[in-house]
Amino acid sequence: MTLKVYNTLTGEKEGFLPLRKDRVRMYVCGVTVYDDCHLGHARCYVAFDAIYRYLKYKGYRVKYVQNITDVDDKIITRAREEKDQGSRSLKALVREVAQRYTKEYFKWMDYLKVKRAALYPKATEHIGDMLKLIQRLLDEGYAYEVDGDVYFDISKFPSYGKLSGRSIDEMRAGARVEVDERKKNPLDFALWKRAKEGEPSWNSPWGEGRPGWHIECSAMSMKYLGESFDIHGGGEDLIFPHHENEIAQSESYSGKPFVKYWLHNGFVTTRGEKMSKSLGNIFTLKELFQEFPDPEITRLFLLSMHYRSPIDFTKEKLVEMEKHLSHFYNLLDFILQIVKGKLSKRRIDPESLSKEEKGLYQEIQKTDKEFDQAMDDDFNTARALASLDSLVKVANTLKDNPKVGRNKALLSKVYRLLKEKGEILGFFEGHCWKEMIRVPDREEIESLIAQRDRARQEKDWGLADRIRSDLKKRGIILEDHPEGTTWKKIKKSCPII
RNA sequence: GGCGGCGUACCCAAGUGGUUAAGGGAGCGGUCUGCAAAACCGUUAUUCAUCGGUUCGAUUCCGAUCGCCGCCUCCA
Repeated sequence: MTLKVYNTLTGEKEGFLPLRKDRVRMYVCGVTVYDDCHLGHARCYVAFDAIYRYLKYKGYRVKYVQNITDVDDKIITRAREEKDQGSRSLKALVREVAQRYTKEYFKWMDYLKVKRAALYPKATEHIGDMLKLIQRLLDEGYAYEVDGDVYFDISKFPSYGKLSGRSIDEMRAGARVEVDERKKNPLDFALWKRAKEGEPSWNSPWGEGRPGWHIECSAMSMKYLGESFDIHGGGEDLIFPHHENEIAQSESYSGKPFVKYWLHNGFVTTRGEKMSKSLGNIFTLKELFQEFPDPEITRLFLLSMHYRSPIDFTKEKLVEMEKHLSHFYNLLDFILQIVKGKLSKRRIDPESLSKEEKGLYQEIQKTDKEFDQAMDDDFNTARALASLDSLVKVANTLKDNPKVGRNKALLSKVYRLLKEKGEILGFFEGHCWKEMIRVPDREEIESLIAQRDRARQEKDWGLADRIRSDLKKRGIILEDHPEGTTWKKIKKSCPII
């Protein structure tokens, strides 16, 4: 089966063929560390996390790099706002703000089970690489200097606009930018900005200053992944101008195609409008986890839709996701308790199965195939998830049927498949029997359940119901089955808030 | 103004040029159960914004119209 990806550059789904066999080099634009993480960030990094995981699952060796923008206007603005309390310099505060929000970023992404990239290069640690790049662009006439600012001259890059599908003329006509008279073309963008009083700055051949935003991604991606690499991703708002500019700089610099596949994720909206600071409709991850502490609920919400579609956020949807997620867990819990925590390793001979068992066996094969087919189709996580639903359905239909319910080998196979596919999307990680066994009050819970069972046998419903409701208050939900009572624990709060 | 995307049941959301238009949530009816929980069964789009065109055949391709959204300014 071959993987197909939608490439913003060509506007088409293309067969995925990395530049080097079996190896994938992937860069995703990271965060500017100046404020709390919100759902929009989660959407982007969860989407690319699923992509990253799937590529590895397909057998590629993936080198994943994500930058951290730790110097820029917004960080400086933020530092200025915090300035009055202390006597520390603006420079020190900029550093502190950047460090604080970098830490926050990792905290939330880790909690969301986003796998770490191989490298997180920081802009401030790569100024030298950027200077080298800018110098060459100047030397070769792709850039020009005005009063300590350096601009890229887009007229020197004929294919400018190829990513966003616009022509320079169109853009000039519709430009809403204030025209800077010093620029040759209104669309020329800064490679280097002359320092302003008190702001962080570095020495350069054009005087004290700091890098423009776009140059850091060119410098760092090429440094760690080479002048041509496979995947470059980010939010769709970055298509223009950020990624367009990266292409112009990088290709002018190297003379080679910069990136083979450009991937962009759609936005999170609330009530149909883009989540943004100016509209004040942002949900931070902290707010979200306070109410919905299980990170998999948020992941399910984000991955229930295709990564390129816009996704509208409401709390009601998270409630739905919570229920949907519990369907998986109910089955996983059930299987685990039926096999008493020990999955069967016995090989299954399809010929020896009963008709019912065979039905489930075939469903397992089908799900295995369909999940991968969905993911191969431009990482269609929505469809992939739906394939798991149908396995759960068939397994549930048969689980109370003694002919199937007792087949531990078969149920173990269902469990393993769900875990294997779930892992690609970052699900069911909080659920392996070792972890369940480790619930600190497990023995006490199980002895209470045994006590309740005796009460039920004696038809002492009052006592039985009291035990059940006491446990419920502790977040333990009981389920009675013909084989006995199973239980599960509900996550009640987010441990890192 | 330019460029791009979207419009599928009560809600969310996949999808395909042609036998029954996935899946999830919700509702209703039922099964199971001491009760619950979980789960299962049945049911809720003769139809895919509207109008035309191409075609033997379109929800899927093309065009127009209406509505919504994004980018063109920092933004995941």
